[in-house]
Amino acid sequence: MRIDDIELVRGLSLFAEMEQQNFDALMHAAYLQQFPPQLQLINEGDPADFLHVLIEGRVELFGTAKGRESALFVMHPPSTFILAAVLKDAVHLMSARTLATSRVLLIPASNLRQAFKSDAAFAHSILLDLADSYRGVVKTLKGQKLRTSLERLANYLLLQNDIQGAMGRIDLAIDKKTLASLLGMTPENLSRGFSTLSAYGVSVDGPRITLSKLEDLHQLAKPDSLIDDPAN
Amino acid sequence: MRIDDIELVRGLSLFAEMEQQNFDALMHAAYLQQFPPQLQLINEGDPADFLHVLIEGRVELFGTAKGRESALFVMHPPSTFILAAVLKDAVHLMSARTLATSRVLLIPASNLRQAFKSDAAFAHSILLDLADSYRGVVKTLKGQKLRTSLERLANYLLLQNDIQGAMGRIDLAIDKKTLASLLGMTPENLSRGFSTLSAYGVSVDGPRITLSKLEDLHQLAKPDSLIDDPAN
DNA sequence: CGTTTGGTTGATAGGAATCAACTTCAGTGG
DNA sequence: CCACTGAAGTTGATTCCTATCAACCAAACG
Repeated sequence: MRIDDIELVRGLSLFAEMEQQNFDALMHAAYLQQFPPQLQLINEGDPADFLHVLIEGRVELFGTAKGRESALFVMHPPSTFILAAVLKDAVHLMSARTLATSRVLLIPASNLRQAFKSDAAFAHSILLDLADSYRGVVKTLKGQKLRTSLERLANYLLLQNDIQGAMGRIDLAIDKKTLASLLGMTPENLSRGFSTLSAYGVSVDGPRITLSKLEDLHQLAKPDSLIDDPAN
Repeated sequence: MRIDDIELVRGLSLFAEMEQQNFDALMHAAYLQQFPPQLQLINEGDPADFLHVLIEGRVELFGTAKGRESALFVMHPPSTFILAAVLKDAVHLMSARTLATSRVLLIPASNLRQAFKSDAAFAHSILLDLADSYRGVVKTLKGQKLRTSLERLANYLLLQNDIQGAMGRIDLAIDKKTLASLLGMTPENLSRGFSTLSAYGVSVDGPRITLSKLEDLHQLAKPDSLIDDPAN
């Protein structure tokens, strides 16, 4: 494992407060692996053996049932995922696949649980991380139950705009099929959503999107800080 | 606070492992209050000042946006809610109201955070409780994105049947309007859902429901342990 | 009683999925 | 170099699911 990767991990809020010796032990037990795109890392229903830390790339968490599939979250580095399953020593509720070439740090569940027991600061960080995750799902659920798909799309664009520097220009980090699934719609519907939004200054050129009437788009989307604000 | 209430709280997995002295301190700082039905306990956006422990009654957690409202969870005693917001010292993402006369134990957030810092076993319990909550939301989200409303209804009935003794007879603990909202549908649609399910042996008499063709209902619902099984 | 509240039923409209065809474009291989 | 191929995305037509609007019913309650 490279020095700067270790520093990256160390910089994650989850690990930042940990005692050095515990951190070292954890890193010693961990594996850093690189995966090609579209590789399934996790199959829902399988036991959670490793905490995953996404160092580089992009990972989709998705759920399946009755032959259907839906994207639930898209993880961007650096971040951890499937923390809850590992802590509970339970099976995965979500599957995961890479969307791009990705480097993932795999920390054995037993080591994680041990570190968590012996390091109060680490336990505290885990708790905050999990609380953030929890609130993230709640926000997603609210968006899903309280908004139409067009509103979800509009809010997604506005949020991306903020994240990407509020220049009125954004690049979709994920392909449209995945975006559609993430927003709870079909690819066809997403496409129609974009054309509906052209009246609100949204123009699409492949993965490049420009927002020329932010006021109008705001008006339509009516962003809600309790759904869209990542700081909450 | 009555002795048996204290014992009830002590019996919650969240508090069971706590050191006695810390538990006593926490209980000493807490308030037990009784609320009438339909009283709003929490307004989303407000700061989370108290951890709520539902001792008796029924509480609905719901979200609002753009004038719409949707039930997200219905809490049954004994259970805690809004743990994440309290831990993070953040604002509430969900509102809460009583559905019935309810007794709720209110534990000041600062005391909770302090107890959590000084009691490792308690921290561990909190973590597991939060992990459970997290997985609960994920399951709800999966149900919402992967199922039709009729499937959600069918699975809800099957789950209630299991919980209530698998006698093929269940009592709705919440009124149909709230149930509709919880399942992500309108009251009208819920009513139609029930009549559609009559072909699957579901008959409704007010809050009393009988399931006479469990096989058929199963066939339709196709329960998924990664969505419906509370043990996961 | 009349009135309210919760629930049902019917008619209609709207949102979203599905099915199908077509375009574009990148990658492949002759 | 250029025809193939396949993936991604778009567009159109249609169906299906769900919400909305409206009327109605019945039990509950003052």
